[in-house]
Amino acid sequence: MSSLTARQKQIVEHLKEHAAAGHAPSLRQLCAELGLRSPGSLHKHIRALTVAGLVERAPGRGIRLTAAALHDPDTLPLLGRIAAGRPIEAIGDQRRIHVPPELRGKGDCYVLEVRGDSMIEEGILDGDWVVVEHRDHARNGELVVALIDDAEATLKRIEQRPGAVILHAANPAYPPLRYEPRRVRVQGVVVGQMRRY
Amino acid sequence: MSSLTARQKQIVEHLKEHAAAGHAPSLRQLCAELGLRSPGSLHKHIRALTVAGLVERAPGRGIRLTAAALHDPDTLPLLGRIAAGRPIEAIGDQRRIHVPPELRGKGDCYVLEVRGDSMIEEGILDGDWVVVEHRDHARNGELVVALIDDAEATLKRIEQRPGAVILHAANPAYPPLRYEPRRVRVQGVVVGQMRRY
DNA sequence: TTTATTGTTCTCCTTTTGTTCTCTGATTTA
DNA sequence: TAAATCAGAGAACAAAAGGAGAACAATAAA
Repeated sequence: MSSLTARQKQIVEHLKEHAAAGHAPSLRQLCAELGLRSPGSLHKHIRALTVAGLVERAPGRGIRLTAAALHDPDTLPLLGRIAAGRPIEAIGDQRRIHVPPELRGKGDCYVLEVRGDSMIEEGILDGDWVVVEHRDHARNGELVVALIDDAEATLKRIEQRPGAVILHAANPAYPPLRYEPRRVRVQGVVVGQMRRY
Repeated sequence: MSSLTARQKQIVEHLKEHAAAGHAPSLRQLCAELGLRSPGSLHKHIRALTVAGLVERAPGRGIRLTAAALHDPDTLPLLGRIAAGRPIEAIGDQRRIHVPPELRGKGDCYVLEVRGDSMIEEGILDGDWVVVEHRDHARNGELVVALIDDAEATLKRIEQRPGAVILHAANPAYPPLRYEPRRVRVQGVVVGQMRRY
């Protein structure tokens, strides 16, 4: 999106209005609305936007933006990958994932991809997506994305006591981990989870 | 629904009004209402909508939309609850659940709510939703909804051999269950899973 | 039976749409 | 200054969509 020309950005913005109304204009219709006189000129821009993944085409079906370009309100950004004991690994291309409203929290949410089997006791497997509500504090018993010593990320149930934060694994066979409160920073609370087979 | 012509969308919208009133208009009646003069022209559109699965025809019974066309295409029906060792319990009111396209199969899909902790080894917990693609056969290794002796439902990985069907639990500590093929009926294949916290 | 209605198929036509091409000018970059 | 990039005009063409009208078989109604 950042490496678009001014004209291309303008076209994307204009197409958003059409998308909001549920329309998919034709080349010549767009030409008229943008003040162009040649469909050939516009076609070059549309082709550029298509290879950039912002526009979807189907022959005879007009021009429509992809979910990625729309910032489709049904989607959330896939921010990165989380593996226990490591920092959250950011993802470059910023894919967006469809998340049903049933799995969304009230506030600002994003999606993390889980790496490794360390959360298996929580029923969260390698490759799963977790939907995280961005928060800096949690209620006891919630499943949180926690950052320990600003270095290790983990997905655990939290118990906050005066003078200590305890992170529980789901499996009672594993002992809970006890930290000083200032070492643990809550990044968000897991409000949903999805898996593809 | 997204790759329809403008005309086709208009026709679907118009048919929704008829559906609400319980009518199923004939071709010529629709022609008049849409301002067309030839039933042949309209027939082309209706045929396109039929192959798209939005329109049902029965000879002499007029034109009516399918259930798929009347529902929100982003949702799937919540058919019932599944608990290991019991028949699938149907749900009366037929709620529909938003299911992201990433979690959907190609064919006909529905959602089941999982009851109990019997699938916990698969990372499927009590209360989870599984997205199931309706199929009557599966490939080895797939996670299937299987009906045993037409009575017990279960969610297991399937292995089909000549003369035997083996259902594996994820936990190797539990022995796989071996059945005669005719006792096991595949109802569908799990293609996705969702959880709310 | 006759009559009307309905669904279907066919050919012909017009309009719309997407695409490619060349040419021109402006702006930026090396 | 020369080259590259962006933007646009205009012409031309192929494909697709949309529609008209005629014709015909099957069915339902009179």
